[in-house]
Amino acid sequence: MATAASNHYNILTSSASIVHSEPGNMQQATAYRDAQSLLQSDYPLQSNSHTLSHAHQWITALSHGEGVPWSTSPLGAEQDIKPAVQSARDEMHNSSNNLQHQSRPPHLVHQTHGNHHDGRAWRTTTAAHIPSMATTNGQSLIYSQPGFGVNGLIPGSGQGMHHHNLRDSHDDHHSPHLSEHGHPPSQHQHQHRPQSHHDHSDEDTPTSDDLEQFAKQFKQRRIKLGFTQADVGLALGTLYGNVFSQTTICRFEALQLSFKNMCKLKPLLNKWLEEADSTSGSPTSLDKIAAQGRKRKKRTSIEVSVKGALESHFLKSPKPAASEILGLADSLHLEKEVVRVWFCNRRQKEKRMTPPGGALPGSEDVYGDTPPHHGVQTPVQ
DNA sequence: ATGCATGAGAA
DNA sequence: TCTCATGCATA
Repeated sequence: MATAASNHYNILTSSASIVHSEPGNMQQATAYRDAQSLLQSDYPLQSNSHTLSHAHQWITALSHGEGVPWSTSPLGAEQDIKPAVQSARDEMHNSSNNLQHQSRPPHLVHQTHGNHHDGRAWRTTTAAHIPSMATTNGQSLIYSQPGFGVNGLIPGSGQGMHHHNLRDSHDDHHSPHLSEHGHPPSQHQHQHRPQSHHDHSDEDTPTSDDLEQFAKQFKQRRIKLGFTQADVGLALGTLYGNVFSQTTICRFEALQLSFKNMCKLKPLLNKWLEEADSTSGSPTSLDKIAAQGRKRKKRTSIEVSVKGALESHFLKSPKPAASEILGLADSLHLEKEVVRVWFCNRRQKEKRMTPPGGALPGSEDVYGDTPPHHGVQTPVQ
């Protein structure tokens, strides 16, 4: 397996003899969304009948979301180097943007050990409703603001001219325009999961269906408008100060983020959408943020066979103890850190809205939390 | 589109 | 140390 330079990362990533031999994973991934219900991804999962409507924990996760650190979010410019100077900006975010209706549920169901059942099946087969706002633009009630420099909106190209960067200066915020409905700011007492709410798309806590639907629609509009996922990410930065990568936008569209995260991003993207199609045609700019300046460890490529081994262990113990990790790392000839991270990522994956495979009924709460998640969902694209 | 990684915050 | 949000790098 050849990892990159071992211990000390910071060195130039150069020399790594990565032998990665990943088969066609690329498609495999895509596949699992479609076929997830059929086959459990590639690993030897215990056969089981996927429990489809099970408890999910997104909400769970959502619950403890009081201290959501978005404020701490990296400002676009410095992805790895987080300065500690975001205070001013943070506040502004919080006050003006994010928190608009992001009050979260007070109760917490805790995701970590304890209860996780919030019996909510995310995504109850939503056949196909891309209702209301669909492609029509009846949705955009744009509150066109004159002085609202829409910066990051320029399809494709991007870089044009930049002018005011209103990351910090956005004077006002706008009135609540939240999509289609008026929206009562907060009406959440402690609803565990916004299940069958009504069809409000956003506001407090959208349902999984809402999110799915929004994501779908979002993607559609985005494409129609000629923006790439990366464009959107940058635009969010110019518009609201929070830059996101192509990765994040992609994951949002594919519902591969945690429920909580989806909820957090939705309002931003929604707003972008409105701006985007309201100002479609106007010039904009992109301040390309030249990130970088950090040495990142070269990505370790884990061989398939090794992955299989890891997966097996994961099924047995999703949360291996340090010693266990060490042993594993040792036997697999990987760095301990790599193994540790692998498990972390694996667990995270388990928590996404669109899980890779079916959950295993039997091994659900192995770790005390982690509910199964399943979600059969419509293929994204 | 996704795998491995980083880092802040919470345990 | 784990979780969680996020992204570089890569397939």
